[in-house]
Amino acid sequence: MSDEGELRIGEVAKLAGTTPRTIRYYEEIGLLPVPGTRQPGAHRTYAATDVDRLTELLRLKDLLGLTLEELKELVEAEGARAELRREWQGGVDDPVRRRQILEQSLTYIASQLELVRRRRDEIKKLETELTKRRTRAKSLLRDLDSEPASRQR
Amino acid sequence: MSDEGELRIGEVAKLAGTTPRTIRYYEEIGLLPVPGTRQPGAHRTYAATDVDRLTELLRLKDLLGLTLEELKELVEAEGARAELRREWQGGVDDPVRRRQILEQSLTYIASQLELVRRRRDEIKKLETELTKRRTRAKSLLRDLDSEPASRQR
DNA sequence: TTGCTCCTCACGTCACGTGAGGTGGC
DNA sequence: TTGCTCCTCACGTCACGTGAGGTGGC
Repeated sequence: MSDEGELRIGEVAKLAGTTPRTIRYYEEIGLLPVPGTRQPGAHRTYAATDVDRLTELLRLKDLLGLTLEELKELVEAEGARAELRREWQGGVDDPVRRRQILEQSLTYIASQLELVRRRRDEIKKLETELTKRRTRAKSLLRDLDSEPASRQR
Repeated sequence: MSDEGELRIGEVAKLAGTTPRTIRYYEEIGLLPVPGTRQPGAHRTYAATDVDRLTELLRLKDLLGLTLEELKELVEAEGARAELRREWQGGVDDPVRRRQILEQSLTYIASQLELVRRRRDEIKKLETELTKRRTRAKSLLRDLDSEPASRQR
């Protein structure tokens, strides 16, 4: 479903920081759309937007620790959105329709934001704990410096 | 290597938020120590400290997205540290030794902190992008409200 | 024509999940 | 004794990795 077939699978993979095998696998399980119509055995071709999409998917999966099944659900909620965007960019006159599209977007963004913030909080908690441990260790080291021969427990 | 055998594998798993199978697997690949000496076929027994350790491992793996091999490396660097801690709590008189222990700890903590902060930055970047998108969508919605019949592109 | 990347099976691997059949402690 | 959890194989699964053998475009 690429707009223009400019890129090959290896280039897409490199740009998105993954491998051709992963792209084929994602296509196989329906996470990525089948690129255009092609003869069996012929090369897959992609557009720049496909790279963006894949990059985004990998990022969400990696940072949020989602399974491909969860990622698929998230993306299906967005599937509508992607189509709406195209519609949007085609120029939508009806304000009711415009409002629908925007509200869909907001819902999608909100669900992602919730996942991201949950992760952010967990990470921050871990960071805080580590810095505390570091502070403690450093303080003990300073004690050793200032009272080189004494002991305290 | 548990101090006291108070807990069984199922209890440990539940407390750490995982499954017995995972604990056995971690033991199998050498990520967790073999708990005490036991007859083949006998139950594994664990202490409360084992729960803490496992919880910590799962947290690092999950939040940082480490493979078990990477986790093992991180932990081996800490393996020394765990032993040092016991030594420490046993009461170390030699200030040179105390310094060694503390510096080991600091190195270990520093390496973890670096990983955590890298993740934190990626998450924050993602969060920022999402909030920006949300702001844009909200602003477009407001435009629809204030100018219900007009169009701007 | 020579490389290079691509293609499709298909088996391998990592990190477990999930029964199958049996034993052990409140 | 009855449940419950435990045990050890061992095969299944998810998300790819990795050749094996062959075809296609600069």
